[in-house]
Amino acid sequence: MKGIRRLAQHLDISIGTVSRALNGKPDVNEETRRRVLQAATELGYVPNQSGRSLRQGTTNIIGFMIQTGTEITGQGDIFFMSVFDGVQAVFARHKLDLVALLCSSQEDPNDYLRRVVARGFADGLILSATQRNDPRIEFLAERNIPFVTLGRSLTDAGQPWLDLDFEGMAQASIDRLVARGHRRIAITRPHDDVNLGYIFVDRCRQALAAHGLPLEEDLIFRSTPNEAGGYQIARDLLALKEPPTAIVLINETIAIGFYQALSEAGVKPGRDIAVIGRYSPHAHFLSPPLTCFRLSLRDLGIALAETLLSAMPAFKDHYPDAPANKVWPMELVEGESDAFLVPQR
Amino acid sequence: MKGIRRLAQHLDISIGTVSRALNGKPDVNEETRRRVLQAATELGYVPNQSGRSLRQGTTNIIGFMIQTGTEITGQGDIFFMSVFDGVQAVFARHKLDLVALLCSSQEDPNDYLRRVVARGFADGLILSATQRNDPRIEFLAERNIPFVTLGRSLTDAGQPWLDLDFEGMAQASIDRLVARGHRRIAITRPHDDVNLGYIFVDRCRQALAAHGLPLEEDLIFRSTPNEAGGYQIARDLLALKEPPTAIVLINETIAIGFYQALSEAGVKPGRDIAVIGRYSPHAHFLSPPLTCFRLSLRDLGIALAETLLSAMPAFKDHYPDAPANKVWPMELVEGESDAFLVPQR
DNA sequence: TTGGCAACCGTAAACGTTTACGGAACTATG
DNA sequence: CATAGTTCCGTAAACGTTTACGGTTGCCAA
Repeated sequence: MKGIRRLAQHLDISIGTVSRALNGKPDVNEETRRRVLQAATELGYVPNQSGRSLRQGTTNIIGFMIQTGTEITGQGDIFFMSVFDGVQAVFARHKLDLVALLCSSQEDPNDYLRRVVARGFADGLILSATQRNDPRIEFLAERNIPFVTLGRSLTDAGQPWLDLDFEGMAQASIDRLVARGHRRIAITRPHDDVNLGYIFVDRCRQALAAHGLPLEEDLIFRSTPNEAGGYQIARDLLALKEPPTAIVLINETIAIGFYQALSEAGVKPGRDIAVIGRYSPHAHFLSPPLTCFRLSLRDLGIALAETLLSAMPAFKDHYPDAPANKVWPMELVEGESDAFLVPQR
Repeated sequence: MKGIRRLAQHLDISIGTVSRALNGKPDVNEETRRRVLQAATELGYVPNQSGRSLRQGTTNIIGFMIQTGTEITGQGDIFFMSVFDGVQAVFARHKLDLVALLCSSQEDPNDYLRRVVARGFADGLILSATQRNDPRIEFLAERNIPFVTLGRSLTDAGQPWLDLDFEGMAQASIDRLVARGHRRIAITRPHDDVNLGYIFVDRCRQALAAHGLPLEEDLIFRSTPNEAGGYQIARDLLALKEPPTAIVLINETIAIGFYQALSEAGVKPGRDIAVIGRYSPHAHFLSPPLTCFRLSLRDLGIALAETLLSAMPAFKDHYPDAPANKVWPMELVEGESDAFLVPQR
């Protein structure tokens, strides 16, 4: 005898009553409820996931889809770990469990998602690495699966999304650098077609134009979002006939490789070139400290969770004013890497 | 009409036959099997996870338990992403899905594990952040849940485990440094009681003793396994009356902070002090390049998967000679950070 | 006493699969 | 032709829950 039956037999009571007692339903004497709860913890009873979700069509699981094999995602060391922690802080209140759905680098993300969804694995989904055009969005929207994406997409099905404020970063960086006399400003973008690259580049171009400056094509550097990518950017940059006097790095970890290649060439950030990047735990431990844009990843996770829940009928009442879409602000942390002032002629 | 019934009705066939056809069972005409398979892909049918696993008591899911909120584990995203990718390469062959079971930093890992297991969530488990004494191991062993741990433990229930070769790293590092004339050698260990700290320290002590050298207590530095921890270590080390001439860093990311604190004090690795550490993607982009111990995380993941499967009755035949326990070797990557030779007196 | 109501509980159906079992149609063998 | 064997398929039970429904008990008022 297993499961709820065992518990019922042990208490000499029907399984229906046991279930009602455990799930906080009415129609059960408070005294028996107490006995059931106690026996449950004593015997270590936990409702079987399959049975429960088969019956009520809900799993109490939220999936956070990420792709393994880091060459692709390029997020910094602890990016997801921090976001997860924030998400869970919210989910814990509703007895929801967060699992990371790991899409292998060998499998197409769309196929993977179809499989997971069709199997009825999760009640809701959080998507990361949102593509500029992302079929996953249409797919989920069609089937009415609650989800939220981390990152905007051109694919618009009215879905909720959160994204980092790359426009704000672009605008502030350009304004700051121009104010310090820079005229030739380089920027970087991811090597693949992830949407943030387009957003960032476009806004940089606008911001420059507002100052009457062009965004020169050979000053837009594509790279893999890792240390090696940053190294390569610096090498390419230094090889130009007329190198830029400033650069804005869009990814977190590329700063390490970028610094190293500069250092090998005797070029010092903050003295010979201005560098602005993204915060990650090592940003302060570069020399000179990196001027960078930071955000609280944990808070971002909290917001993701709240936005998702507000899109789920069962929970929306708890989060009446969670925004369906939000551009998450980043804060400028002043380092010394952008101290370089261009001498005015 | 949904699920398998819909498919059966569409083909004018019984659900039993459909199920048999899909699952590759005998007793089904090859022609009808073909029709079923085709209709399944056409209608996008995927068996419901709950129904299936309720019936056959198996989920085809393997859980990789990790703790979120990295202050504790110190392993970054890239670490797990790479390991995951290796694990999945193996699992894909058996139609097993890997999900990451995310234990919030707010919840006790043992409680979390009990919940997950009791719910019948996964067919097998991979545990990381193994503790020196780890109740999770007893728990899983008692219930006969197949699992493997990444990291040894004093808790021995005959469970399979894989671990990095910290003994080999300790031995090789000490021998190498002693051969270069070092007599005062510092080492680091994690701030918490994770088992690898004990293993590493013990072997360093042995290796030093073999050379007739003591391991001085004030040369063992505890730190959080991140950049800030490495920074603090360097500060403390430089503040000693008689600083060591060499150090072995046990964690990956602490090298960045360590380098920075040295640099601020005008001390250069490889010239003024010998440094040996662990490989991570930035190791080559430090200056000078870090001499470090490296391993293939993807291969480690593959081995983890194979060892786990060899502990599962349903799959053990495929992996007759997967080792139940293995100390995974690390390879020394020569940088320049340990080039410092102690002048002989 | 009778009726009604409230409080509590048991029964059984349902969720979507898999699979043991038996039966029908054919084929081969004697 | 009778029998046995093979191939294929349908039926129904089972997995562990939740929950609609109805039934029993006790109490109170009429």
